[in-house]
Amino acid sequence: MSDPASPAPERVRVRFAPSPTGLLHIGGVRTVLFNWLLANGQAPREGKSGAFLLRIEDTDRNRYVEGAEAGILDVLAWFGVDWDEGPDVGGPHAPYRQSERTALYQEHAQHLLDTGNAYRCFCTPERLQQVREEQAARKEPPGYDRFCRDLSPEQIDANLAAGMPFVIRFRAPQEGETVVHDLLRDDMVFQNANLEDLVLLKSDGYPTYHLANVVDDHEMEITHILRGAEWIPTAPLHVLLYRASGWDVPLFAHMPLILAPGGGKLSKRHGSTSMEEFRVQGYLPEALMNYLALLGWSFDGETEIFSKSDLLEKFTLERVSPSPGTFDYQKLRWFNQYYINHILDLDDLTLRVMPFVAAADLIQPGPYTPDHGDFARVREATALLKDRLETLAEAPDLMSYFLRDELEAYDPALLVPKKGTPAEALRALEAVAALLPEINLGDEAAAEARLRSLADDLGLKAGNLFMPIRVAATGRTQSPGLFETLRVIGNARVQERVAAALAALRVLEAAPANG
RNA sequence: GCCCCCAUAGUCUAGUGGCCCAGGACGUCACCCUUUCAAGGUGAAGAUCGCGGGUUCGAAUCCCGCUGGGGGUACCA
Repeated sequence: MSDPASPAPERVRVRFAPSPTGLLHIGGVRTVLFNWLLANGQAPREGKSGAFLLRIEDTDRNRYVEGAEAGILDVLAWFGVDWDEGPDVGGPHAPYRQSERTALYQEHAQHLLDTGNAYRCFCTPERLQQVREEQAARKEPPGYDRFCRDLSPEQIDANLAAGMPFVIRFRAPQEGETVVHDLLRDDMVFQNANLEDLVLLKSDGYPTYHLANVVDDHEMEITHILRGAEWIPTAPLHVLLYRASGWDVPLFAHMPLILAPGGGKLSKRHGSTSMEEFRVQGYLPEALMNYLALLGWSFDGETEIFSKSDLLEKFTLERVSPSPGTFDYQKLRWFNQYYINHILDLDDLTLRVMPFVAAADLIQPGPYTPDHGDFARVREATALLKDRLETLAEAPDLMSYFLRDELEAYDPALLVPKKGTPAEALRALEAVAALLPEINLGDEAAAEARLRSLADDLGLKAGNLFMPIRVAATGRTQSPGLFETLRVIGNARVQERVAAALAALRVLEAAPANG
């Protein structure tokens, strides 16, 4: 008895329902994205009204983490999605925090009790544990043995009178089958004999996910449930709960799981797993959104770059794949690099780089606007370095020789080109030092002409003159083009740095060569 | 163990019976550009479409079995 393909609803109401137990997992963010795109992109395109709401599922007081909710909302806003209803903005179905809705769940649990769809279970956690152990010893599948399913009214009254704590369990059918229609997978058939009598209301009066979720999705008029595939096994119970309550069953679409590179769950061991971590590591929300959209969804198999508005224009739930995907950190880095180098304009990129270089004390702290005193300097450095920035967090290291007056200590041996000698490098840099006061580094072409002819005069290959200069000016063997680099560092600092390099080189040359 | 989901190159994917001895992207390799490193350009390698049976004139595409991977099996979500 599959649900007759319900007529396409005129409105699409979807939700993301995180529990405030810590940081927001990257997989959750992908679910948010697809929900948001369905409500704000596909639905309007199909002439339906769309709404995306946020609901906080804080029914587990043991795992509740102070501040987690605020963190989740904050990082979602940073990511670039918004919500029409939620704990912070309110809405017609407030409150949007389950801990503030417990009366509603208790009421409904009572209703299920009254209609015979649920029963009180007085089993202690200890007994439950013991049952599981015995089942394991007998190699039987674990599960509640339904000990309290058919207690007599007298027994129940006696237990109640004795003040025994209890939970309320769902009375799941034990025969027949339940079909869950999934928008990505079609019908999934479950034998009711395998179903469990789930706990609906805990002994502390709080609901479990199963109850709260079904009650709220109904109350909040949710039309499409987009959630992680880890919920597939309990989906038939949810369907049964809707039916037992006499409610319409929403449409389900279980998003494919995101796996770790080696297989299994994505965990710290493989790298970052939370949105907050990617944020501090300097990933752009645009790149994250683009990468995440393509993990499980595709447009034509060819197009790779999608802006937020492209996604709004092109996303369709039907093109989400049901098969799990592996999270590829390398490809995320590529997207990030691509957005930094080719998509963001320079002013925008500069503004995003600033907090990172400020955190490394390379510039004054914010606010970060084009009026910030260091904006122009950072902008110049960014212009030269953007093609090698994979994440914003790399900026402080890459830019330090532009933004700081003093060079960090470096090995003077680097001043000597690979096939050259210290004496040669010394001679070259001495000539450079002598020439520098006459060169206007602001004119790259002229500076290049002067230094190239100097190389000729010295009988050196250009590279063997340029490398010592590069190292003297930056302390590194790798930098952007030499002449643009010198231009941005400026004549005065270049001269100081060359003088310092000369001194170091003299010490090096005087020292006994030992390989 | 039991239940369920999934299955195209190392990874993300296109492909819905013939246009596919399989297309795009990341990664890898080579070359070009070049003052270094990147970026960029060009090109290459890499998939018996997990395996075995069917159905069909014809299958990556449909069906069955197997195998593999993953998820669930809490008074957590």
